[in-house]
Amino acid sequence: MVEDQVDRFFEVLADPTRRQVVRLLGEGPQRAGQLAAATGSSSPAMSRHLRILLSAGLVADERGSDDARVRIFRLNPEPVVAVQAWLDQVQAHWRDQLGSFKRHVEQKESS
Amino acid sequence: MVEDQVDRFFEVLADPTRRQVVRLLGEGPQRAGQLAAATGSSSPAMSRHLRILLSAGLVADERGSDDARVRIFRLNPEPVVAVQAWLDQVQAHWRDQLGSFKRHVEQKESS
DNA sequence: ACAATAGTTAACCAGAAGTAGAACTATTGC
DNA sequence: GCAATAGTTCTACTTCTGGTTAACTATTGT
Repeated sequence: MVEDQVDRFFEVLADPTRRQVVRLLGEGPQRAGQLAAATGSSSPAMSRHLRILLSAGLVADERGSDDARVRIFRLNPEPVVAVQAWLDQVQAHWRDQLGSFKRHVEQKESS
Repeated sequence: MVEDQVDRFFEVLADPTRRQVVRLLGEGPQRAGQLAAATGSSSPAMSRHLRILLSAGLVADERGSDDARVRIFRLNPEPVVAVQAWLDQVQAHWRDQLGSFKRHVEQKESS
């Protein structure tokens, strides 16, 4: 099921710091230390968040080409696409409802 | 900030049962009892989930017109639209990255 | 008035999740 | 080799969250 990926996505993005990381990585690949500093997290905390983001396939990592100590993270497209599809699906049913619901409300308010 | 709404959205949809409720309500308005039965939750548990969904503005409620005991819930469009916008924004930055990243990878692989 | 139904609220419990601090690994540079 | 840096892992500790049970409110129907 693709639903698993959606489930994992929401589970992972439940944490505000991880959402912030995703937002930051949206602007470009960054090092772990930079992310920790930007979010005001400690190194261990950020390390954990990144491991979780990795396990969910939301980000990918790469060793620094010049300095092998640094780890550079970047976003992974697939999961976001899956969630967008999920939201679109929920909304699709909705739009169908909206017509009848609108009529329902108008009918109610005109009484 | 609109970001607050997005934060709230993820916070609320972190729970699988609440995601299921949203999915169910996507197919049409339903009573609290029906949602409890469909998700295999107890009444108190569902009541809590619905209160949370309400407070986040994700759903709206209505009393049954024939039976005032029942409470009918339906989805609210605005929050989902906000989150879709958020995801679109993240993805937009991305697409810009993809070009340069692709070139970066190709350059690396050709060595 | 009384029993049954729909749902909410409150108190308590158990498990999960995030955090901080200390120790550890690997790499760089002098 | 040694100090410094980048990051990870481990071990508590704390907080948050969701579930259950029991009691309660409101409404319906007889």
